[in-house]
Amino acid sequence: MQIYEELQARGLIAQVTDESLIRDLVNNGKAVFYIGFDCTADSLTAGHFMALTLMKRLQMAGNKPIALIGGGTTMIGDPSGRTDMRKMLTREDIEHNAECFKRQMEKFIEFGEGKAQMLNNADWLLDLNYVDMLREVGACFSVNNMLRAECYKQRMEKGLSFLEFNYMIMQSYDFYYLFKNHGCNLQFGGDDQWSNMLGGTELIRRKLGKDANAMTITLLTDSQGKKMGKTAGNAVWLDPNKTSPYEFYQYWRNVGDADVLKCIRMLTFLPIEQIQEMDKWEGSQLNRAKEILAFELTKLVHGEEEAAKAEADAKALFASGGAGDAPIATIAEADLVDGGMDILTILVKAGLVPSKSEARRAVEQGGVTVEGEKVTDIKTVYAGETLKNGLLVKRGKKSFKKVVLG
RNA sequence: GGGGGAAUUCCCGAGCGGCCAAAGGGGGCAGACUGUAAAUCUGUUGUCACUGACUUCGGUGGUCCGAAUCCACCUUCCCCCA
Repeated sequence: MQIYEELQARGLIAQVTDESLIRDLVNNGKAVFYIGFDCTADSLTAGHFMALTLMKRLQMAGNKPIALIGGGTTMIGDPSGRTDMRKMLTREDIEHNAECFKRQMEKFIEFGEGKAQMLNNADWLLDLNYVDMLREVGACFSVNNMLRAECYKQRMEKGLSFLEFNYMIMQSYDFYYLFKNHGCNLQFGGDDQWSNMLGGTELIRRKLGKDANAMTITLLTDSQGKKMGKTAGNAVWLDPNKTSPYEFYQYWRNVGDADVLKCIRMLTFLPIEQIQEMDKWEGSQLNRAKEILAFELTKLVHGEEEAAKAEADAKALFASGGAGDAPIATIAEADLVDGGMDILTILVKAGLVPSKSEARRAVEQGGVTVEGEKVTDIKTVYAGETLKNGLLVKRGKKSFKKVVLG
């Protein structure tokens, strides 16, 4: 099976400009393709991860990837798929984020001579002259068409600033620039980028009279159509300091039955044949599939060692009720009152709850366990002596910490 | 430039002088049931010294015994006309 067919089999391909042409380019290692990453935060997310795996898959098939960091486009902010305007970031923030992105990507994709390239569109976008730009590029765009573009539709009701309206032009210019200067003939991106990407192929056609192509990746959504890679509105980060390997593992360990196989297919590098075999699993057997998914992804992002650790911890906690290497929370001796500490304070200090009010509720609702014993009284106090040896504090089924005096 | 409307707690959205920490829904959290799933049911969802106190309803000032609610100015957004 060749790469294009594999991508299809994995359900990764959403839309393409010219199927047979792209198939030919990609299968024969002739594609020089780019994927853009706007640096809106200081870490990549699970959402970006799929784009990175795609890059890797294509690279393994002999194609040349260009990872484009959006130091310039982030100054504008992509309105696609958003109902409100993004927070404007300062130039310093963007540069910092770009630096973080760069470091994370390097762990995952090989850059260098003859390998993948990393570019930053700040290098050509930030110095553009407004009037020149309008004459050279602006003339090629029809406002009528732009307004019809899917990416602006939602915003036509809620309001779209002129700043954001220009995003499509910036992204199109990127493609044009890369086509001209780096021989980039293909652009990949999330399906929500489709209209922005078409803007680029159109600009290249108008300016250079040549054809460039675009292909979008299916967005990873759950069975209810919601974007995956988020918990309670927060992204699942690739940076271990923002989302610990354990939490990362747990996120995938907890996906719904209906979504496991889809995730395995789209995100892991397991052979298709093996995945097809797993496709027959049902019921509680899917739990095994979830373990595989969680392990594979944690391994890809954080390394085999961390993945094994996250798995062992999870097994220890859920299977036997004890905890292997529970994350440790240290409590300062100085915070003790009369040589002890009450359960509410412990919960807050351990970071298991954000406030004492929530700690109180958690205990009152029977959601707090210390060393396997349910805590029923919010006034329960633990002596400094007991804390010295460490106490396993659980809040709900899934969050727990080893609290140690130190 | 002219006219009209809007800003409420994580989100949507009620409230239009005291009975408002603010209805309802979504989401979150916890409990039951399970397979660390889904569905369902229950509780909970500003903070703290928790049967009480304190801080919240775009911002700043004001009226009033008392303001999310009234007034003035400011900010942002939407709609209509140009």
